[in-house]
Amino acid sequence: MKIIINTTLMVPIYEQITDQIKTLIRNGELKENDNLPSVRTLSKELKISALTVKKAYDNLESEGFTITVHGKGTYVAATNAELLLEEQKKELEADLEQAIQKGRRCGISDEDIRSLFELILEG
Amino acid sequence: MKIIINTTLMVPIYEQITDQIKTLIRNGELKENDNLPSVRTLSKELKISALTVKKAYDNLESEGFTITVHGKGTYVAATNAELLLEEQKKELEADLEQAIQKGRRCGISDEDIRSLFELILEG
Amino acid sequence: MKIIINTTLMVPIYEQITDQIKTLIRNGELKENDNLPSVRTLSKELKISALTVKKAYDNLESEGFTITVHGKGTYVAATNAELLLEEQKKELEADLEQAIQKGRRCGISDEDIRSLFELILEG
Amino acid sequence: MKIIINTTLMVPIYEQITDQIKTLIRNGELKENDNLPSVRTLSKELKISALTVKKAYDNLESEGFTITVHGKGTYVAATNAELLLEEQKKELEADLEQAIQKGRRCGISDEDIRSLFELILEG
DNA sequence: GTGGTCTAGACCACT
DNA sequence: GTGGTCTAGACCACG
Repeated sequence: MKIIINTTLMVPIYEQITDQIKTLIRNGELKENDNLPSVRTLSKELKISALTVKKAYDNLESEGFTITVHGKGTYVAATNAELLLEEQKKELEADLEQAIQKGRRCGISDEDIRSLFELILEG
Repeated sequence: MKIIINTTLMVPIYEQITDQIKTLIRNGELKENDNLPSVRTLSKELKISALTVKKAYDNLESEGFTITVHGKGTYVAATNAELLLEEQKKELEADLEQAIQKGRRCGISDEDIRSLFELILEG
Repeated sequence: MKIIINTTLMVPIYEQITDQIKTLIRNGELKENDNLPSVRTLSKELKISALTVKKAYDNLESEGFTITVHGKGTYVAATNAELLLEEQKKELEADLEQAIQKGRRCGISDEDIRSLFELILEG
Repeated sequence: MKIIINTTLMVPIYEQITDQIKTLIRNGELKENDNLPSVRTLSKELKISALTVKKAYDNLESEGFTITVHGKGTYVAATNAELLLEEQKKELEADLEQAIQKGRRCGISDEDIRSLFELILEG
């Protein structure tokens, strides 16, 4: 399982982990009942604290994406790819909305915002 | 001077202040050597902590938009509206790019990202 | 605010905290918009790690009982005492069910279980 | 010997084993000097780790219910069924008391606690 | 081996 | 001052 951590981002490490695991699940690279790497294993692999990985796993479980069995490990729960996609889209929507509102607060015209957006998307 | 604070946003208050003052400067509503309201005045007006206003003013000064004279007040520095607009656009560009990249990391298609964007912009 | 920690119990400290705060909220001893003690303050008062208090507060927020404002503090959210009572009853139900099932596994008759229960309740 | 494991319960597997063996002893289905199945045999039969069975047997021995002879096996010790029943009742009593106290701490009335209890027992 | 809890302290962002 | 994140390491319970 490939997780990439970018410590320069202002995104918490545990969130980067949950985001990427959610995507792995949605893409079918992690399937129901698959065993996630143990907290310790992943923490060593990523060279981060075990607690940080645990927090990521805790969040995944509380959102229903995984099931943790004490003494055994963490497993991918039954999933609904559709539902997951919708959730991720909502996150994206929130991010985009925040950026747009900020641009407007700065007095940038919607037309300019759209131009920038298209520039980046096509770029 | 009209500043609007929205505490429900996930944008820090001090950033909302600097953004709006930058825009006032760019629009010419605040001109070179204009006197910004004092930290205490603005903090009372906005019903927020004076430290928050001070942080906003500090940032404005460190970015060269204002000049603070000890014991007198804070004044608008000589500015180049064109340059300022460009800078604000760059910030927006960074925000949009980050959102787009996150969406792509989640496996959302460019077409879907664009749809969401248009939905929000038109909405 | 009075929180009592019992480290001899096998109940996690953070759960003892969340349980007691929920009850304070339900009993009206903590009302909407009341400010909970800061993470550090409570941790010093209870002589436990700040992280443990934070975990308790995090859980309270994720269950909707409190609202946390960065840099300001943690506040009691609008509550529904009815709903909260129902939830606590469900917890009690789970505990009782577990005890009963264990008794049955040990071959103790329902009549004996009921006798014991009444003895304790009346006692 | 029939042991039933329920992994969905929140009761540790080793405790389910010890509980049931204690009951078998109390009911006379296991008598003094009877040979318990070997750790490996039982672990295969129940499809669980041998370490888990060993932990159950260790607990039984430390509580005086069995005697383990190195290289030979585990045998039922001399027992007093009456005494055993009393002990199991005491455990149940402790569990029920803890549940009741928790309910009371949450401000649930004794009447409500009793209703819940009866509901589960009859259920 | 696994996860669950807790500690003591660090650094950062926000008010 | 506040909360937010992360670390390095400890001890416990479960398998």
